[in-house]
Amino acid sequence: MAVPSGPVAASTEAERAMFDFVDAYDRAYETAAVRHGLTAAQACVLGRLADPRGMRELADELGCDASNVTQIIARLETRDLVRRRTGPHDRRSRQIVRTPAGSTLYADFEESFAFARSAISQLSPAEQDQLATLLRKALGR
Amino acid sequence: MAVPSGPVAASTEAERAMFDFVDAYDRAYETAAVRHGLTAAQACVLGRLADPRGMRELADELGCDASNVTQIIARLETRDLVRRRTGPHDRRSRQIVRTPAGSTLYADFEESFAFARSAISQLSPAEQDQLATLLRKALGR
DNA sequence: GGTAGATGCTTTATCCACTCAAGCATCATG
DNA sequence: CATGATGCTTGAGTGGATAAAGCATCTACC
Repeated sequence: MAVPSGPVAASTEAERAMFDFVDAYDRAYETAAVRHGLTAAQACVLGRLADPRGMRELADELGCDASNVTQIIARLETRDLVRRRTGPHDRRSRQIVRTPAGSTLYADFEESFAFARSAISQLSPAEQDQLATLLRKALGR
Repeated sequence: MAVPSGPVAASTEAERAMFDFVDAYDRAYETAAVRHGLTAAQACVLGRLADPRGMRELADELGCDASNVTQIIARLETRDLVRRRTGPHDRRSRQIVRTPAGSTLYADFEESFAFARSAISQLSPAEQDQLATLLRKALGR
């Protein structure tokens, strides 16, 4: 199952709409990743490597165990999408760097992940602002 | 990693807001599931069993292989959250039924999945309508 | 300066989700 | 009744995720 969300008995129309939207987003993300020979997790990690990052940093951002990141990075590394280099100041630490191949692949992935773009394109500029504002407000930010 | 989504280089503020929202939703769903001793996939399946359903039906809804559903249901069954009974008209088919324990657990899960409710509660009724409308429109529906 | 504990990452074991290929039972059709 | 389609399960294999243990290095303190 690509999608963690499920049909909670959404009591209001707004809740249902939220659910459907999240569901569609997740499926589209997964699909775009698979189209490029990536898993969702791999695409997600690749996307965070616009600049070099440490393992700890990645693990914290993803909210998962460091050993999990170790494995995901290892798989990406065997495909030359990513390189591990020892940190400059602390030899325990690793700097994860996206290779050119990794950057290209990620750019392709992003290009093909049309969901967000196409969702946006359904809305007028004013509606886009409204949506962004409402989502932020709903998030309490 | 609980969250399939990643920080696509969202070009617009609306895209960023969408991403953050989906990310938060997914994390909250996963967290609520774990709190009840469920995985996200299990919670998702349990949620679809308000009424009895066949395996094929579930697999189609989830967009995954039937054998995957077989396994998820098997795990739920060993915990007595679900029961498998042979279909009335076709003895090959199975009707999956939530047990009382399953229904109770799912109700608890749903109750504790406060994300959607709390997101909604940040908005006025008019804003809720607006959001629902915008999300539907963004989905092209 | 050397030891103790903290930190950064990896390894190993284990579980679950997921897919694919086979297989079994049953149904529907000729 | 045989043939093929359908509904589900089994088995093998991959990957994501956690937990526990380990290794290397750094930091602080005596």
